[in-house]
Amino acid sequence: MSTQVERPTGLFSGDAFDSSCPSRSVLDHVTSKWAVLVLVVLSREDHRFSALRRAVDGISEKMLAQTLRTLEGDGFVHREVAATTPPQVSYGLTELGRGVTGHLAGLVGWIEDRIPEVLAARERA
Amino acid sequence: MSTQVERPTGLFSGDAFDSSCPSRSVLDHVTSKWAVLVLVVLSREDHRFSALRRAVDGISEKMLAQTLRTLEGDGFVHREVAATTPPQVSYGLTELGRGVTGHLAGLVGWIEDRIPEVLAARERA
DNA sequence: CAGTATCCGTTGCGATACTG
DNA sequence: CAGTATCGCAACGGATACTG
Repeated sequence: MSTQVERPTGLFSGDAFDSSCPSRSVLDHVTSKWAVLVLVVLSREDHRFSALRRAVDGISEKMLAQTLRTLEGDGFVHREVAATTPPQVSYGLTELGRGVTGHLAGLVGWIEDRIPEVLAARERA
Repeated sequence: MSTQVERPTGLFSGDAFDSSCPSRSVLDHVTSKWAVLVLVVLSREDHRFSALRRAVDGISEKMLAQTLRTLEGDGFVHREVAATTPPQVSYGLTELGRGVTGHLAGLVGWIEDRIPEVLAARERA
């Protein structure tokens, strides 16, 4: 029992958050470059593929498709196909998806608020 | 004025969050593979370089150094050198860093809680 | 201890083209 | 519209070696 904890409580080394833990992969999926933006956009309302592509500035079709499949695989995004011609596919958040996205939206909002301070820090650096 | 909003309120396309906006780069830095983990570890207590390396399972020296420099550049992490021999360098969060990390920790905690549900979704997929 | 530098395989990701 | 397939470069990131 050292007073200085060299070995943390157990989340990041040798326990729940070590590199082999599934939490890591979920975290990676959810915080990936595009997933954050896609999730936050979807939290506002369901979107069709093309609308999503336009809403997330700069994303390619390939990355959008890939991101959506990953998110769907983890149960965050729900895909719904309407049997019309031409077929309309719409994406939305699942209950689980709304959960993560709540945290993500908080993060994104915070960053927007504090951008000036970060920019100021960059000046100094 | 369409009832279906094709053009979102303005955060993700043509406004604050478009691809050229600095918010994007801050978001990318903060949500990068290792930054999330480093920040959450630092939120518990200050760490020396080696302790940090041990606490974040799987990180290489290179990526730890690189992550710390980026985070320091954005004003989230504070580096302190003690003039001893051998020199001891310790890293901690700045006020700004504690702000983002609050959101990050919430996200990480949520994921840990809900891992079973995500795993179940993966089974089905 | 606290890093930096170099090498180099792996992956991310955009561009382009094609399908139902 | 809603994707999939293939290519190819650039960045990511690990291993190793070297420095103050």
